[in-house]
Amino acid sequence: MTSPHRPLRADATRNRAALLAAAEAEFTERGLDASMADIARRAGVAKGTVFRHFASKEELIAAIVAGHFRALSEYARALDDASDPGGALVEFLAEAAGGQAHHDLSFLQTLTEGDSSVAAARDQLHADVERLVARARDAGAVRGDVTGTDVWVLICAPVHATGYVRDPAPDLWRRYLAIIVDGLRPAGAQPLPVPPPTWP
Amino acid sequence: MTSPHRPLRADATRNRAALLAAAEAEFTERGLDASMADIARRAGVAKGTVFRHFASKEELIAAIVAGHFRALSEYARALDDASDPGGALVEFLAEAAGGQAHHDLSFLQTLTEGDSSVAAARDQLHADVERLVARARDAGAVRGDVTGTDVWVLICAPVHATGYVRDPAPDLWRRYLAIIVDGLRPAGAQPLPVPPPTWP
DNA sequence: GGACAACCTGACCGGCCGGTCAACTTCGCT
DNA sequence: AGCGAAGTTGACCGGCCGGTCAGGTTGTCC
Repeated sequence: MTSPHRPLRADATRNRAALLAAAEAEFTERGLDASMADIARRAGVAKGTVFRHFASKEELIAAIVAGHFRALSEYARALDDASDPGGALVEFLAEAAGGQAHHDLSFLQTLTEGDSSVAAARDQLHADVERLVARARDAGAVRGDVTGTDVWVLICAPVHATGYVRDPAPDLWRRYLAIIVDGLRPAGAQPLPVPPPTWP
Repeated sequence: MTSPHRPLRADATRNRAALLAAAEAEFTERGLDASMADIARRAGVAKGTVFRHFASKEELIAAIVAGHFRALSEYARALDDASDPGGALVEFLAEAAGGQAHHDLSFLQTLTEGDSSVAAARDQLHADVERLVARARDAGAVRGDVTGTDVWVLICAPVHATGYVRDPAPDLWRRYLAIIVDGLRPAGAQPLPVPPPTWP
């Protein structure tokens, strides 16, 4: 978590939040090449302030990614006591995709493999997904040969698919989520040709 | 096509081919940030030569992308007289994914939307996919509510999915292709919640 | 209200990258 | 063989980007 080594000053907390929001917006608009200077400008602070809060661009990205992982993790856990495990899994996937449809930051994920706080948040989220999938599988809503990691790697697929059409409808990702979910169901499933990947 | 305005000199043809190969390799390894200087070095030529053959980095990328589109297009057309339309579609998707698994250049695609020769090759390939899907649908191998464009946008999904696991088996994409293909089949299909996108 | 630490600022730096160009080399043709 | 055109070279340029830091500012606590 964010180590409360010393409580931040009031303006520092404000600036940090503004920076994270600005960075998120800038990264979604300009991609990985969004510059620290632009992020600072958008947050209404000087360039130096960015580097006071985040020692490097990588660290800023890591903070964003870890934040998203943690938020999704919380959402997943809230679904733990759902009465319909199959529906819960789909609802989780929809939440994940819905967030990406608004701010697709999946391309930042690979850049932060080294960061330990990201790794922790990621592993936690993966465990949450694994649990959702296990319940859905036990309930017969998901085919038996599909693992949590399989679902994990497919999370971004619906939104990425929409990236290949011009001016996609804002909820087009639901169409591809539906297709993939149908592929995860037991009905009409053909045997899978390759063993599942191990985690990590 | 490549306009034969004047026949290229022998060394020029060699260099052009070397440059395309080097660029492809460099882009797969370093991503979009691969530098023109590195590409030149890898091809064994000077930097200026790159810009003689391709006026800008964008143009080089466009040449690569268009080349891949055309190669896939040819493959798709060779499948036109297959006796099993469902199998033909899957075979095409496997060829596309197999190529990407070796050299994933899908991230270059969005950068070349403006280029007219890329647009032509892309539209041609899309038409080919549409035809493969139509036949598979008529044969009952693909659900009725799925369009060619749906399949088009899902082409990259199997390979992209493998990008989220460490050291994926080289043919892991086959697993996710199988899942998606199962989602495209009529068996157990649930109605899709959103209308398909129009092309383009 | 004063004093100190935390924080912010913005000019500055080195490095890299896409792109240019005048001088030189090589191909291809007769 | 020799000549002109096509091709190649590599030093060079302007611009941008991540990152630094000395000095000014502001929150906070007594």
